[in-house]
Amino acid sequence: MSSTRAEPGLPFMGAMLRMVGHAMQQRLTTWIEASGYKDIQPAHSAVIQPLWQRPEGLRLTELAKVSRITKQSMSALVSELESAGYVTRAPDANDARAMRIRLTARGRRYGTEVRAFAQQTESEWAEHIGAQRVEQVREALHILLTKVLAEQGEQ
Amino acid sequence: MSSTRAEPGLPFMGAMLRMVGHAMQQRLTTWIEASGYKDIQPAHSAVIQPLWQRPEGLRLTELAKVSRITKQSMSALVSELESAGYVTRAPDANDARAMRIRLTARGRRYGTEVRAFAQQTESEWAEHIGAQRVEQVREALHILLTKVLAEQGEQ
DNA sequence: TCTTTTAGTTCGTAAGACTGACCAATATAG
DNA sequence: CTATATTGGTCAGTCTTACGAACTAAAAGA
Repeated sequence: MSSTRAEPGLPFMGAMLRMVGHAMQQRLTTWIEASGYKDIQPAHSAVIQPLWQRPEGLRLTELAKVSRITKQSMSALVSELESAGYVTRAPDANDARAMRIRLTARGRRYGTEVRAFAQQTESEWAEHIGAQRVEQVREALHILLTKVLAEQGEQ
Repeated sequence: MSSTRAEPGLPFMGAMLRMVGHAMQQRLTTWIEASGYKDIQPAHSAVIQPLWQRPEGLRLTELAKVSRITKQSMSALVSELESAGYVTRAPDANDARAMRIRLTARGRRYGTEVRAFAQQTESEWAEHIGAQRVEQVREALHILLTKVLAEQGEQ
């Protein structure tokens, strides 16, 4: 029966997840600056990515839910991207309270580039840990997000 | 040849890493409050964990390096924990510039509890994604941190 | 119709981390 | 053995990302 706890000295997953996430964010910051997107920040991915190939757009609350942040935070991110011309905020035809957020041409262009960067990063990782292991991690994270950590934040 | 890019719609690993890390942090915050550690915050793990079972202590710079934050940030964390009585800062006998950071009895007590919490969390995850996959993820993250993301932040 | 829920906004605040500038002690090169 | 470079830490200021409370307006339900 091997325990779930690894050899002593190996940090817990929680700690490693945070560190890798943090490192990734720095990497993204560097790339964004190098690419000349002066008005974009890593956090804006929480808006850009879910809108990818969704011409009909998403509501603010939907965006907040999939990106797992509060609607207040999402509202701020969207406002920034709106001023900078990456997304539009238009009233929803079916619900006068709601707003539909959509990518502009500029937003799609940025999306294309940042996704290429993300994909390239994953390929690099695959060189080190193997494509198979990348896939395992991806699946594991996805299950954790949808099944295990789903209830968290639901009210 | 299966591509490293998963089915369209599955978020990139970077995004998922950040979300899982974020969810973990919230979970930890909740636990810390429930456990009555009023003067502790999730970020303090970056100090407590590396000091675990190191009676000789570590230097501030070493701590900063293993936790991958700047020495300034680490200095602030240590100061907070010092005031609250979880660690001590003592001049290093071999180097008059350096400080050795050590856990106090209180720090060790907290360490024991938070590690138990972390371990329990991993066990929960193992129930959902399987102990084997937990191990795979742990290994993958460790390799990423030591091999792939190591150069980042060096200097 | 009255009440509750849902969608979003505004305002204020906190956590966590970074950069730049600096001092003091130790190594290293001539 | 001095002059210089490097290393260990601190101080001060700032930025990014996020949260909560309180509120308005529209929609749904009883």
